[in-house]
Amino acid sequence: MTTESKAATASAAPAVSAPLPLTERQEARRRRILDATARLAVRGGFDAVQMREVAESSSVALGTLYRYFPSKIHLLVATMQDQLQQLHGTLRKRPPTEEEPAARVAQTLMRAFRAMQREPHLADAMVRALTFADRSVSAEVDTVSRLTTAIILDAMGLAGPPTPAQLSAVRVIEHTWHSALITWLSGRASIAQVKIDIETVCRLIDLTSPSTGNCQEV
Amino acid sequence: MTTESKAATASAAPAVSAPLPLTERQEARRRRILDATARLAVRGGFDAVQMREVAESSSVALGTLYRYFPSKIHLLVATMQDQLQQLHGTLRKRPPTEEEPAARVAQTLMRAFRAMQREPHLADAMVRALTFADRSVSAEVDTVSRLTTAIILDAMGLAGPPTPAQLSAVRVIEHTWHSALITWLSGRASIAQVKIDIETVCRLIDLTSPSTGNCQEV
DNA sequence: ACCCAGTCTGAAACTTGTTCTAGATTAGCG
DNA sequence: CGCTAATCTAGAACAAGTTTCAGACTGGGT
Repeated sequence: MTTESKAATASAAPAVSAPLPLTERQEARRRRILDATARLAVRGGFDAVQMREVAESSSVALGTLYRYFPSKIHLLVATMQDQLQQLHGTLRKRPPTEEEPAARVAQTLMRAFRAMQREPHLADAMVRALTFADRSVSAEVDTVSRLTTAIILDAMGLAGPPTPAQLSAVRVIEHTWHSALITWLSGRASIAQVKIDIETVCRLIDLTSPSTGNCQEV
Repeated sequence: MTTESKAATASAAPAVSAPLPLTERQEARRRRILDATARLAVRGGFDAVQMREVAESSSVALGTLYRYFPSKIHLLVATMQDQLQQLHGTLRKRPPTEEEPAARVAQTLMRAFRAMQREPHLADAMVRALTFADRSVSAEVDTVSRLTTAIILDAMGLAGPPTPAQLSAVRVIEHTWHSALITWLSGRASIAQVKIDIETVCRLIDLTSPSTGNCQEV
């Protein structure tokens, strides 16, 4: 039908930053792969996503799967990107209702958390991949990180651009978010505990708000 | 020479909480294994710690290695426990010099961070194992977590027992510590950035100090 | 219509974590 | 000392991620 050209040679992944011209069939393959991955992950988490199964399940040869995603970690991080994008869309449509930035961020993260609770195995696969990723995946992980940052900044509902202090706070919130998820996924923290941790770290935002009580004495 | 008894059947690991009566030779084997693991990790990080190599390098059969540590993750988490214990000892001898609790904690974590910078590969192996660990390792990971908490509380130099708010802050600090380490290890954050993140999150401690400026308005 | 470069497929091979087995050792005990 | 259960060893076997390769397929350029 269409053009099956030379694209997608080095890294077929980025899709956002540099959507190398993929033909329709290639785009379709990529999507089949990501969908199959999510499907398998929903069933049994990280371990259930087996490269041979993903390949078979998306009607693609194993070698092709590896051409699109150079490792299982790459594949799962790309899946996370995919899911985050959907989440970001959803959140844009229904922004947080709270007034204060800190509360808005906490509310948003709790929504995201609830989404993960709905598919804990999928969350497991994605989060484990994200934190296990080594340097060879840093570009992709960075994309995910930027997406997360964007979601949090969105939630804050700032008027102007964020201050450096605010960006620092957001970084720490992200750290806490990832790590808290991990403790929950590995059964070492309850849902309630994660909620508390999120609310605790969100107080950092208050410290950076120029209008409200910024009373550090450093 | 000594007694090689039936101990160490189920989990030969705990060593702290329930040091199942190991014979001297068993204790020696365990130590050889942990030392060999650290040696290999120092050279090449997570990937360089290969179970066959660890076994050979510590003069133990592969099956025996697996009897002592049921998986590579268990082994590396135990190694982390081991290293943390040493660190805790060192820190007790030279407590932080700062006055304010927040600064003391930041100083202590930066010391720990400097220790990791000295052996980044070892840090990589341990931290990756820690965050990749699944439920089957939660007991051991929990031990590590409690050790970390103890180190931070020590650093705060509190008079009485910590308040719930302080414990929450410590949890978030731990989250940030782990996650920041990961971003550094995977080359996505500079040393300076990690320092900033640590200092940022340590401000949470100020929020919990009953004497100093606790001015949240929530 | 033909050719070339780049893709995709199917299958085998290789690596490393993990499990299993049979036999040698060791240790607690009468 | 000799018995028995637990432990240790050596090595094969298995599982899943990753690599490799020969051959079929695709599509644009001539």
